[in-house]
Amino acid sequence: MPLRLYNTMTRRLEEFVPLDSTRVGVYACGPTVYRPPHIGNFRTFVFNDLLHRYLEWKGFGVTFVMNLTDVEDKIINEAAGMGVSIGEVTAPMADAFFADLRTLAVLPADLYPRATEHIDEMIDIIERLEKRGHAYRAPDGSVYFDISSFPTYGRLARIEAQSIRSGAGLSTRAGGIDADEYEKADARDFALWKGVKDVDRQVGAAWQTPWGEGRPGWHIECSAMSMAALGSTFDIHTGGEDLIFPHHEDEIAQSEGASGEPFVRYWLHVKHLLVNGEKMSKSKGNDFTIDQLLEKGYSASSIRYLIISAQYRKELNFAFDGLDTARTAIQRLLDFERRLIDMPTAADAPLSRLHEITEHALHDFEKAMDDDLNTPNALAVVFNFVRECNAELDRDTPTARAATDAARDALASMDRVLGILEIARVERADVADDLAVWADGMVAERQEARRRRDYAESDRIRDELEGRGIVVEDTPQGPRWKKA
RNA sequence: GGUCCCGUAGCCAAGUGGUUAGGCAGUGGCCUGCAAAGCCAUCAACGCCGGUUCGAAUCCGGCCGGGACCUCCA
Repeated sequence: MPLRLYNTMTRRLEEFVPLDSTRVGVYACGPTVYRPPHIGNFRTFVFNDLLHRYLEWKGFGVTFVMNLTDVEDKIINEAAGMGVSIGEVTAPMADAFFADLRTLAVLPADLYPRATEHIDEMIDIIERLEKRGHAYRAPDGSVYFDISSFPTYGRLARIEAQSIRSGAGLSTRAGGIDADEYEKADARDFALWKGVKDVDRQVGAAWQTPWGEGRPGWHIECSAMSMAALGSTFDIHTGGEDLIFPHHEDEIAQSEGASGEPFVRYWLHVKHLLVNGEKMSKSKGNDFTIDQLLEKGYSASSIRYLIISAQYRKELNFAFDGLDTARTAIQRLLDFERRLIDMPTAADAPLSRLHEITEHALHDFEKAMDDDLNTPNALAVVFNFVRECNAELDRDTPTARAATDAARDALASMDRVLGILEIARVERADVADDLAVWADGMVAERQEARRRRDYAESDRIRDELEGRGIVVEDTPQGPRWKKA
């Protein structure tokens, strides 16, 4: 079955046909490492991960690249304010970013290029742009891209170059280092390179170039790093919806202007999330970090579940009660998985309908994901699968081991894309040794009480266990306990 | 002003021309010593007004409401 993706360039669902199926190139716009990433960022990064995982699940070889922006206005401001170099600002933020990725079970990218490590490639692109008549130098040492030299400018964002509001926001900002307070021939042109200012030197954000000292424009880094890693034409480029314009529009102009070849084949953009029904913003204080959510007692699996519970191009309201319901839903999956493991089986039992149910589930799952990564539908497939299997297991005991194994494999296979259970399993197993030993003992005591038909005592023990977050379940295979 | 998206049951969220989406919550039942887990049943829906159609949540028009982007926020 073909994978279909919504391409921002054409505003249509398109069948994904890579240049080379053994090496699908994906470039994801990563974080600007100047403050801890928030939950909004992670909608985008989890989406990237879903794409990464699903491409591999489909059997493609994938080269996944995500950049780190480590030189940029806000970073320079921050460093200047603290009296340190930009590296001292970005290093801890990059560490925090990677830690959060691990928490959310985001697969590592193959490459995490950083802007400051690709200055040479940027210089090369700018020189080529100059040679090809797309760039010009300003008296202050800046280099600008000449939009009038690139007729298709505006194609991605669907804007006429002429209609871009000239001078919007220019020269009106307070503060001395705003990037666009430079001399351009046309207000709509954008900076490829910015002539050096004192503050740049102070924080170590100045590099020598053939046209003088300075620092990169915002967009050039992604052109340089993506083409360096994936070639001048590659398959997929992703980012948050805010990046469509100007960032990605400018990337196209720079990259194609320099290479003379088509840049990206499929542009994928993630819609911004809402937090508790409101636009996320620093001023509202709802730009939660992963750590803040964990401190509030929410689990990483719940966070990831909530993020994938809406399709990536649709509005997603990241609300706390959504995290609570996510937790309950995940418990259901974990309980099901455990049931499959504990289920008594017999080698000579007849093959039940489990096989059929399992095959259908995998087929439907792929169909859902093929439809532009429709994760809500994919989750519906998983839950239907769980219900149908449970119903089958309720009436069919024992079951053939091959059938329960196949069901387990299918669940694991779907989770190789969704990445929920792999986190949740660890969370549930995270019980202190002494608590586990105590729980085992109490459960045994309770069994003894039940044997004596001393139900007052057995119920008392169950309450005591619950008081410490342990839930007891009496199954046909005996009592079991789990972390609530 | 320009570009675009969305309004689905108590909440979240798929569907996008005709057949139960799914999760969470609720109700009744089975199971259980009682529970839990599970299963079965059940409740409840397509913002409003028109139009197209044999048939519309799904297409078209209008209205109301919400939201995004338009020079550095994923």
